[in-house]
Amino acid sequence: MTRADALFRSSSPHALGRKGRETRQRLVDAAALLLTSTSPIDLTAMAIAAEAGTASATFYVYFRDVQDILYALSEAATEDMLAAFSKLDIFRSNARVAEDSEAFLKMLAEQWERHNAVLYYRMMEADRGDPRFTKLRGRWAEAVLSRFWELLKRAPHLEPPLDETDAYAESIVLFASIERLAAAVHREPRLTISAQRIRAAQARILTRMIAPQG
DNA sequence: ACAGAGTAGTGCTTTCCACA
DNA sequence: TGTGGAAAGCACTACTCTGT
Repeated sequence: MTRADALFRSSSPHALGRKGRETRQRLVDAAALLLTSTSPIDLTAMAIAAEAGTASATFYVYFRDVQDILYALSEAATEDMLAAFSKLDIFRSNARVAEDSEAFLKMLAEQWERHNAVLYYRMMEADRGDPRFTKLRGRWAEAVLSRFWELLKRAPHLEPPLDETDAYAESIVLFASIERLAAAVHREPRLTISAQRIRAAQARILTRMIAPQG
């Protein structure tokens, strides 16, 4: 198995046979399990392979390196988030922003609970400028930003309305603060306010910014 | 006492290749 | 086609030595 083959396989699991798909999935599951107790930075191919009950050589048949398997996990987490967001079908109307914000922030908290280490790693690698992780984060951001943007362009309390660019800029500000806080709430043990109270505050601020009631 | 260079040991990554 | 043993290569760490 050449390095090029491994590269192809890591990004195209469907090209594998049944046994290969099973082994690849075992490695992904093993990595996900190890991430519940190990930092992504300390994760090793040897540990993943051992947890999956296979040799480290086999690991490199399916993944280029540890970052590659972390990317696969990040990709799956992003798909999960996009599906959850799409299922909610929120931020379509300025009249429902308060309810939608609560639903959105609850969903976001659940996603961070489920994919904590992977999402944090995705954020870190995207911040570092890795194009694959940047693109992944961008897909998620774009899905949410586009909804905020549409609502801000026709925010009922803004007269004159924001132009397209300013509406998009404000969408970015809102999204970035929500995303960063979602990460921080899960990793900052010194916070004296409960995650629920912070979420409620975020929902109020979103509502105030996009479509204040009354 | 301290800083920097050199070295050995250790663990991990990566590849090759034989085998099922 | 898929797996894993073996080994080379690499990176990191701890330790020792040397000069200031």
